[in-house]
Amino acid sequence: MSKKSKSPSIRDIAKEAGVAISTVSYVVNNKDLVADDTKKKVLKAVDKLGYKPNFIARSLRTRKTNTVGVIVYDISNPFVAQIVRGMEEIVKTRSYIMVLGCTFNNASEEERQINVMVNQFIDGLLIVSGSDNENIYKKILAKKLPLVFVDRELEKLPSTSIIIDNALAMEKAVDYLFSMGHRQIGYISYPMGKQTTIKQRYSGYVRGLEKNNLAYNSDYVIMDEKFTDKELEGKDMDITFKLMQDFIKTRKLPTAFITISDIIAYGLIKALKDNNIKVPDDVSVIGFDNIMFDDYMSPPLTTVKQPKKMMGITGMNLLLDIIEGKNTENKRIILPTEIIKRQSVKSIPLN
Amino acid sequence: MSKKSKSPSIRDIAKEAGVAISTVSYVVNNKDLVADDTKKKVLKAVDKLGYKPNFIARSLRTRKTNTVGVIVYDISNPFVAQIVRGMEEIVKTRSYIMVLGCTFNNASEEERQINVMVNQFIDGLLIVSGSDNENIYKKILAKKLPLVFVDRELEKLPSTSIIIDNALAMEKAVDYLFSMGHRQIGYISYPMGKQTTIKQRYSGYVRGLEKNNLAYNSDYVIMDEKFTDKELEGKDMDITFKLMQDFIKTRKLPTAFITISDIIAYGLIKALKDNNIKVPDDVSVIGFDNIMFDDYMSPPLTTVKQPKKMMGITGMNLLLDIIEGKNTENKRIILPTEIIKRQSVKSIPLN
DNA sequence: TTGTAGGCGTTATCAC
DNA sequence: GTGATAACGCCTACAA
Repeated sequence: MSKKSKSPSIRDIAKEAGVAISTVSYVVNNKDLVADDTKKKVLKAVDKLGYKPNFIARSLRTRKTNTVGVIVYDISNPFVAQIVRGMEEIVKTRSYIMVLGCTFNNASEEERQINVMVNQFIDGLLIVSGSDNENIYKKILAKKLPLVFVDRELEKLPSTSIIIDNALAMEKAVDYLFSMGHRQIGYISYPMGKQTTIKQRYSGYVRGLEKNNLAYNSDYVIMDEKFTDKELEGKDMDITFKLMQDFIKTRKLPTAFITISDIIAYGLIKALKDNNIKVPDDVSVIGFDNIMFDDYMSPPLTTVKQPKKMMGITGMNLLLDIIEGKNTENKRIILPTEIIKRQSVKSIPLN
Repeated sequence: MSKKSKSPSIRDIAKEAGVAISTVSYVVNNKDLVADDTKKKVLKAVDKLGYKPNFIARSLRTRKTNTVGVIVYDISNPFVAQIVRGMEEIVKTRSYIMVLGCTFNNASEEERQINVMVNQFIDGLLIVSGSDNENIYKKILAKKLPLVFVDRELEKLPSTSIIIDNALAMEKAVDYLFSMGHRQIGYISYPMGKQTTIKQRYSGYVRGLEKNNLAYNSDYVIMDEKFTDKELEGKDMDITFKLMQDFIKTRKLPTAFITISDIIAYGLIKALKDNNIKVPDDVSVIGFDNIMFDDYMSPPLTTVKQPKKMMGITGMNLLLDIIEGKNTENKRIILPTEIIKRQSVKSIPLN
């Protein structure tokens, strides 16, 4: 097998055009220092030999790779995929390159990936994941590497984040259910590790209850460790389904459930249906995220919409701004949420 | 704001340990040429200064980046996301880095991305997309850059591909429907551009019809240009839904539909339901891909399973093998499919 | 406006 | 076993 054919270097162009190396560099980098006809000669040579500046060499010299790292917990999760899609859009238009890694919320895997990327390689890092270990991020911060979190934020360290007001979103969900006549409102969530979003949502749920003078009933609240079992990557739907199968048989049901993700809501609804409990006639369900399948479920899922793509877009733009020195503060950008009313919530006549 | 703190270079380590640069290099790269106590000294210095070899410099020198490019048409498509997830798994275990780009089946965007990546930057390329323009790939092939297609293959050029037998899969779908008593079998697909998968599936559909002595009825076949409208990125479900709304009102329906993706099946089913046509009682539907939501639809979707994650795993392993020189032939790996029987297909009693 | 030369951090090829 | 040194391809003072 023949070798990869070697591409022409800046030297070859200089020789071909009969000019100095630096002249070629100026032309290639659009520095307006070169006489027009010299420029033409150079461009002709570039074209003839098909010269492309060597990305690696340039990076070594400039200490800039035009590459950003994106670390997510699971790219096959529709919520995440949508965020990444937004990021990709920006990366593309601003001519950066995006490196992707999945961690499945495994802290050591996250650390490994961050180390690989950070190691004099990426210009900035975007994290849509959340290990329980803030020490990992401390190192990045210490290196002054641009770092932006999406759908996460740090508790103790100052951080740049694109988030929604998770507590408020949940509070509004409770309000909505309350306004529809529900007085027994259940809650299904991952257990509370150090993920701020999960904690905030829970506090929003509790706050919503209090605000509407509803008693907190632990029978109605499920926050099971199984959700975060490392062996069960990306199987949230199936886990919820199984979990709820048990739950339904052993406990009293509320008239409505709030879930922290549409995926969990899907699992819940299936379990409910399988036990001949009608949604929304017997039990109402409200999801979170507004992923693209909600409209196609039976019943179509009422949910709290997160501006997923916009979160990706905003996060990536902010990161690139920071990289380019346009923006250096520890911003905390809060994007709006909205309850999308479909058919999985039914109003209960008051009596 | 202070500058990014500069990391120590191999030179710093050499100085600290009182040895030559090359010695440090040997130690760092595990070349067994160094005396044990010299090694210890070096390692100590490495540890003390927190030295990490500079990835970029190394790449410049070795002409290897340990980076592979992955080009997909849409990361937010669950089928694609699952493939990418498989790839990510392998990338991780074989210590490569993965760069991702989405093209939305836009040929010029695909070309742009390929150019960016190929430009002396990636060690190999994995494509899960398919422009109509084989010229783009010719260039890559000419450069001898390792290139693997997943769920695609080239028509005129020899290529390395991980695919399923699309024609056979569709033929089996027809067989299955026939065995369930269906004699009017419709087909919903993207229009046939140059994508081999789409063509092959269609030919499988036709073959299945012939094999079972069923007449081809163009009234039952929908292959609309709207599916590939560039403006409608990733909206297959909604497009199908609208398309079928019209279709249902104007044409006679078959007793069963085969679709080329689960996503399209979802759109179809919703349109059917909205028009009070029951699935599967009035019309059966069979999807393609077996994405993770199938089980949660009403009715759960019968579908042709593609081994998505395995396609990603196999493709990435093959690509890395080629990069590492373990494997250089133009392989064409065909992975098996399987009909997953759920509840969207009903048997029709023969009369 | 153009040319020269030094250096980015490695690895690889030689000597010693 | 170890050390010096020349690339890799580019950018950028600085000199001319």
